Amino acid sequence: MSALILTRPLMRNRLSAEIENILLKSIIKGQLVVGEKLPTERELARDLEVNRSTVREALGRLESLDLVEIRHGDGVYVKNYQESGSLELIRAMIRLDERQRDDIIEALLEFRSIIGPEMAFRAAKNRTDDHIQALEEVIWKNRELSTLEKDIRVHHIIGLASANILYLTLLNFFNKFVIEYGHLYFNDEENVKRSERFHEEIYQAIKKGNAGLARKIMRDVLTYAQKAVVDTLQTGRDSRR
Amino acid sequence: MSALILTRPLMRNRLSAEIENILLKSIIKGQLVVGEKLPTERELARDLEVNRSTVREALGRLESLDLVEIRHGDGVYVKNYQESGSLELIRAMIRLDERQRDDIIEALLEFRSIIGPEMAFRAAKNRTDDHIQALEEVIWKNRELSTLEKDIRVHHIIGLASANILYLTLLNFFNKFVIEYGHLYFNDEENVKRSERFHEEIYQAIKKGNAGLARKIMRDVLTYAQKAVVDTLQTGRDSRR
DNA sequence: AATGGTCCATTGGCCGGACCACCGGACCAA
DNA sequence: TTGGTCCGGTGGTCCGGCCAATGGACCATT
Repeated sequence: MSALILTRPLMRNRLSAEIENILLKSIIKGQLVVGEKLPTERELARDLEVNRSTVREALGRLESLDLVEIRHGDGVYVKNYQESGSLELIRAMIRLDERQRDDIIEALLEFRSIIGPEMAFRAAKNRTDDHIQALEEVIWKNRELSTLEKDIRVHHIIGLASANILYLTLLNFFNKFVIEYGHLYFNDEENVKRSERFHEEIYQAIKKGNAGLARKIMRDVLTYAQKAVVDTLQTGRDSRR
Repeated sequence: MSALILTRPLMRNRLSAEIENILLKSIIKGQLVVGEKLPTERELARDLEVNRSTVREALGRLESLDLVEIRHGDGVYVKNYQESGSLELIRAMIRLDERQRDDIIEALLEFRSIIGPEMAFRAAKNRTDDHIQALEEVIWKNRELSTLEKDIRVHHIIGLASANILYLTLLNFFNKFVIEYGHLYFNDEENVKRSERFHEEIYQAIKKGNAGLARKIMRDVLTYAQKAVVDTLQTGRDSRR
């Protein structure tokens, strides 16, 4: 095993992604006013010196994010992202403006502290034997998994058990951040142990169907994690990036 | 004023949107196994009898939804939407499979009952005078607005006041459903009055900065609405659609 | 046998140019 | 004032082509 750790596979961006980022940035920064009509696809293609197809692919993705509205025969209009922006937008905002990264992470953690406990509550009430077995597999049978990976899977199973697709989807969203910024928490050995204890405790509570207890356990660990990460951010102890 | 009410402006779909729906449906229904490689863009274009550009636009949007992964020089692979699917996917699921519409709406309402109160709590603590003034504008100064429209705006202002971009974004998501299915609630005159009373009560609580009260008021109205809509769905009293 | 280099068919990314579908505004006629 | 017609501009789709990245086959070296 080498000591070299590659966080990402050195991905080159697509040209259309570049254009998407340029426009996204302009919209979020307010350089493009809400309701304003964008330059036509042909103009954008000419100014950016790319093909119109490439511009179209970028605009299509922006429309998926509900940032613009494309009207056939008319033009492309900027929408108010504060009113219509989707969750994915938040990831893009972090990507494009590092300065507000910490604020968003804090908002995220606080939010998760609200959602998680209720998800655990539901999971304890609705879990099936399959969920219990899946938890056992992850927590004890997969010794090669890192605690971070285990943590993501444990939460995912709880999300599945909650039997509410919204919890599951929200969790997917959280997990994308955990993957990216989880080191802020799991770099500390003490936090790792805290999580492992959490896995066993929540497993027991859910297995027993003790919904109230499951909620409490989840609330405790999430508020703990929230505090831990916020402290890390504020003291700037993070070594990476 | 005519008695004719048009719910939607008779929009024709883009071809690329058709293709997007076809593939989306196949993925959600499990007809395309996770990890499987899709036909190449050229094959899809030939089989669907459209241009490759059109296929590409559809695939690009599916990638935005985190439903597929496009690998340059390799192919397009199906992702596990239960692990990576975004919130927008839920809207698509309703659109494509009416049978689970009621289940999703119920999940949505339950979820909102968890989120809303905490958002109101934060809003009461962080609100500025501008928010108060904006609430007054909406609640009393705009007499031509329907109660549904007022309701959306009131929630939006509360979301802004909460000073947590996640609450705001989640709210945007909820609102898209309120616009589409709000009639399930606001068709009943009694519910309309309930909402108007709610607007005044939450306004007072937030103005005073009484966070606990704001949370309670929000919780009461959301659980009430949840119950009301679920009842409507189960008794099938909905007249439209 | 294992490793690393080279080549090549396949696949997605991008291109330029063309035509079609649709919208909005100008203009005209009833 | 109303409704019809026309027309320039814009997004939607198509065509054919070339570029860039990938993965696998094959071969040479160790």
